[in-house]
Amino acid sequence: MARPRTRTLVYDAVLSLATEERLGSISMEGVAARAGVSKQTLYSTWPSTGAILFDALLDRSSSDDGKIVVPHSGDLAADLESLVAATIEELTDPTLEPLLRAVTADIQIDEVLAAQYRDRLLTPQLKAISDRLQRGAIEDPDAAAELLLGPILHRWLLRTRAFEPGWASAHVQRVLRATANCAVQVPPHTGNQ
Amino acid sequence: MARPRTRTLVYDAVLSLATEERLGSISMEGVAARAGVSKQTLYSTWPSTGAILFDALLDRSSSDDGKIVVPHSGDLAADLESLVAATIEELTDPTLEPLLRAVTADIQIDEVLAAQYRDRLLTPQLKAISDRLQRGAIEDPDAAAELLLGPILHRWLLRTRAFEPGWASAHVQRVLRATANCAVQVPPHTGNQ
Amino acid sequence: MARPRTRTLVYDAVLSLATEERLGSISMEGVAARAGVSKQTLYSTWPSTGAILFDALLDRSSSDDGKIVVPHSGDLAADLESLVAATIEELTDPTLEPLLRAVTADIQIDEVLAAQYRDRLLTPQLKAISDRLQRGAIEDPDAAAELLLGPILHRWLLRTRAFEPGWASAHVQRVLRATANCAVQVPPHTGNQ
Amino acid sequence: MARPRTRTLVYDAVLSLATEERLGSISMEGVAARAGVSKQTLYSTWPSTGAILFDALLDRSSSDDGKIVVPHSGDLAADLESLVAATIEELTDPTLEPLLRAVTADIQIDEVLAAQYRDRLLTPQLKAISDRLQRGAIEDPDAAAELLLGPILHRWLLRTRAFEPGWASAHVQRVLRATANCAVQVPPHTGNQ
DNA sequence: CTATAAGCGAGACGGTACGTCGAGTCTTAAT
DNA sequence: ATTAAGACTCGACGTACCGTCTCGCTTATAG
Repeated sequence: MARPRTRTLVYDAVLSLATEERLGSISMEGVAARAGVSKQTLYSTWPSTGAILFDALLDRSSSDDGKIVVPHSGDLAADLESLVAATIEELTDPTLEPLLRAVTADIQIDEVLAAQYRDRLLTPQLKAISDRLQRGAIEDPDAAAELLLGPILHRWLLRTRAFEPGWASAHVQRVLRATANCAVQVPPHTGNQ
Repeated sequence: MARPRTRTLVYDAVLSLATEERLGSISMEGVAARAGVSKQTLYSTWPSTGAILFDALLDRSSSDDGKIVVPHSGDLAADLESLVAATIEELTDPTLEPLLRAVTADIQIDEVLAAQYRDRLLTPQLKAISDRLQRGAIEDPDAAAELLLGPILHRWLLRTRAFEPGWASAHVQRVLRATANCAVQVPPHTGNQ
Repeated sequence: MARPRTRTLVYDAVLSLATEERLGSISMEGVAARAGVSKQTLYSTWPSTGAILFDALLDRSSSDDGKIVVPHSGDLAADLESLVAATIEELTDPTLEPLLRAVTADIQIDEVLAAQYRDRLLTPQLKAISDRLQRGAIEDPDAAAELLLGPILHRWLLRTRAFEPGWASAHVQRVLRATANCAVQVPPHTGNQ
Repeated sequence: MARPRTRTLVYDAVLSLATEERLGSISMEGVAARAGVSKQTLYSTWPSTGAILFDALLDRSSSDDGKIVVPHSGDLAADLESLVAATIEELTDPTLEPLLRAVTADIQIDEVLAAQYRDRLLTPQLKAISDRLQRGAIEDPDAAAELLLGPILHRWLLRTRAFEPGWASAHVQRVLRATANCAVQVPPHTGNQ
């Protein structure tokens, strides 16, 4: 509904606020003030701050630079490793982390937002990874994709542990071993190097 | 600080509200009213609704019935399967789910709460699983514990997919294959049935 | 800032409360509730109950009926007597007395309010009396005005004594004798009849 | 009820608070804290801060130094002038003024306190002045006493004007002229010098 | 050109909740 | 037996946002 010019102002406002402010404190009023836009204008397009954050995130990820693409060289393990690294990078990027956390918090509370988030960001992302795995002759690519992302998000969302250097590589090995034909694709497990 | 009698009233209040109300709408004022306790009493013990929820959760999980124990029969795979089943049960229990989601949302925003949650609930839980795995001759039990829980929470937190029947069993197989000595412990993977 | 409609609601509310309630118990919250107006609306226009009371008083006194005018017939003594009577009437009017006392109490505490009260109500009142006295050939009209009002407010504010019938007349005589050219204007004092 | 030791602590506390703090902010809690006494101890002796202030004032004025005595040399005008000067001194004493204002504010609201204040402080004071006047052959000494004090308190309570130097003397002249046998006691008024 | 309408800023408004302060009561423990 | 210490309920404080609303000011298309 809002004009492109207005949308840009709002996205910029909400992104800067998400970075500066304490995390729970993003408010419609604050966004309106920062964007130099009236509250009514906000409400005529978005029902909540969560919705604005989400749209801002979508806008960012549909622009060229904000995209995580699944690499496709010949080497499956190397591709997955670089994907994991890029994901971790994004999750811990000081600009993005607050945004992603805010949206994740909203998802717990707002089912509509959760559905949009799932359909427009998460499912495509899982699909892309799954496709890459299938082309790598992994037999159950969907499960493998979940095995790959699950532990990463477990650490990040529940804040149980930071990502140690070297972990990504070991993690990819484990995932491949879990779902590949054991004897052929990966050498038997000989301990955590 | 608060007297035991007061704590009980508050825990009951917050638990009942978490079940009845819309998720984001738990407020200090509401809890005080429901508990028949003054706001001042609440604030003198807890800084936020998140903290109350967390304590209520702890209180519940330290009572006999609320505990998830890692089973320890001889059969590792069976034990893990029943653990996974119990975890899923808990996460989707209509009484508990709103509570857990509310706390998870707060964790994204409140780092202090996140640290408490990690130290008093999550780390012990991971440790218990890890111990069971170690006794089952798994070589990297910590990583295996994460592989086990990660995908479960990925589905639950990001609401990507419901838990299909049969999934638990297949998931445990994959985790074991990922970290066990492949040839000996588990038969080679033969496809996603 | 507030719209005229809102102001009216607030003035009515505060006036009715001042009459009904115990005197110290007028609160912003109570006024808001009685006026059917939100607290924020009150605070956006008035900083305290004292300020509301004061504005309500001003509003009342600028309307036609609430005005004390200094009479100006030829007879100075008679004019002053009727002025004194009107003043006493006002101070002991069951509707006005609580209001005036509340404002006077606030004046002791709030210097800003005191300045407004002085400039917008008291000084004009003294000036009006002083003007009447000057036209009556009193040589020090300002001092005479103070001599006239001082004892009235001394009795009322410090609650030392009620106003006996007949006192007004004797009081006016004394004031005139104090400041008039003694021999000509007033007969020598011959005791308190 | 309270022990003398406690009373002293409380009086000191309330006097120091009345001087330091903003005027309306004296609270039972604050006094208790400052006096190092529990709230219960306060409540068992005084019903309000006003009552404490009042008792503290009484205590002070019954000690030797805090007393205003009406002087009694042969010269009535001189005696009254020095009395007026002493009164003004007291009312504007930076230590006393806040106390007196606080009590005066309370009097507007609390009738019980008003009665005590009247009977134990104001009436005796008026009586003492009236006595002095009577001995000076003033025919209506009560009225004269009110004429004397009224304008002083009018200025002070309503904050209409500061006390100019020279005013006390002129004021006393006017009061004497108002109530004395004009021809004998005072020269005719010849203008406001 | 104008008028008619839509988008918009500004901000008043009735609300709910915030987090804090103080009142006044009551219970517990120590002196 | 008096006191301190302080937990407790209650009510008000003053603030922040909520979501709705009305008011004018642009601006851009339709008469």
